[in-house]
Amino acid sequence: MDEQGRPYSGVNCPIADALGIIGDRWTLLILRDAVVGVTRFETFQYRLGVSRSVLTTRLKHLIDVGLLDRKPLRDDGRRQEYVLTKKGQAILPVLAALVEWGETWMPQPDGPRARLVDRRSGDPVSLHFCRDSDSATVPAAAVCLR
Amino acid sequence: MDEQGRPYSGVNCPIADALGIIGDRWTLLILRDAVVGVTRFETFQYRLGVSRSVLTTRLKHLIDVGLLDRKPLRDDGRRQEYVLTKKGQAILPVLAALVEWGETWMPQPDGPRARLVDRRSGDPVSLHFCRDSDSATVPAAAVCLR
DNA sequence: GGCCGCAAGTTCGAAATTTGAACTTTTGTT
DNA sequence: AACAAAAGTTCAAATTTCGAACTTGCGGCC
Repeated sequence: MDEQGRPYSGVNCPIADALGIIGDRWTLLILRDAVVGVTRFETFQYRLGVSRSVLTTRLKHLIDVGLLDRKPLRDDGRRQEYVLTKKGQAILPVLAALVEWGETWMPQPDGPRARLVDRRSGDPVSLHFCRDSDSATVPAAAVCLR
Repeated sequence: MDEQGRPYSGVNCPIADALGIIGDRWTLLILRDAVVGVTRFETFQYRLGVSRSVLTTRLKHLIDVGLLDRKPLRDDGRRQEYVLTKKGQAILPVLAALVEWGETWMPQPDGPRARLVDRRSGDPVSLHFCRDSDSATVPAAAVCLR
């Protein structure tokens, strides 16, 4: 009953903090669906195939930690609407990095299944490391994590 | 006994593929340690506090899927060395996105605990979405996932 | 060689988590 | 009122993780 059961005792780092919230088998997939516009319990459940009890727990946790808001729909009190908060939307780069890694290193024969585009123009975009001082692109191989 | 037990049946997307490999409670933390230079079993175990059996399973899986190589150390046959492959190194943007999200949305009072720097200059770097056509930076809010 | 110690990995019972499927509740529709 | 849909709960069975002790292989040392 300890909410998500993921204290990572003894690990003190922002990655561990983040994984404490989104580092279980389902949460990132829930967020992925939320990012592409899913808002309803039944839709998450159908698309992911996760058990209802786990989905309930995960959604509740995401609300508790401020990544989702839940609102009953005005015009139909039976339905709930789960929508991303700013904090939840900010997870997009994580999803983007996973998409790029997945497409690069586990490509499917049928071609890319997901892509990142500029909402306005529809132009494809991708993630890059940029030097803060002058915005120049830095190759990933030249970046190190401290 | 189905290796990692994470087929995400019915989900077909590169994020799910990626999470099938790195989407459990420990694997990304193992990779984080590997990225900062940890190479030995005992060091991973001590730093993470994960159980030895789980660590063994995860390392084996990471080798099977090509993110790590294992080599017995030349000069001491008792020791193994776990080193990232290209595919494993390519996980850096995922870690970087997690670091940025964690530092931004779950900051610690003591200030930042991790940062990304250009290995040469030591200048801080960060992740940005860039339009492929002209390399212009695109704000995350204007990026959508399809 | 024989003895000691370390790194890596295995084993196994107990505890925690996830699953699947049925069931309950609340609200809208006809 | 009868029926249906959406969200959520319950609970037993299956799976996973933990913890701690145990095994194995190799090197150092006398």
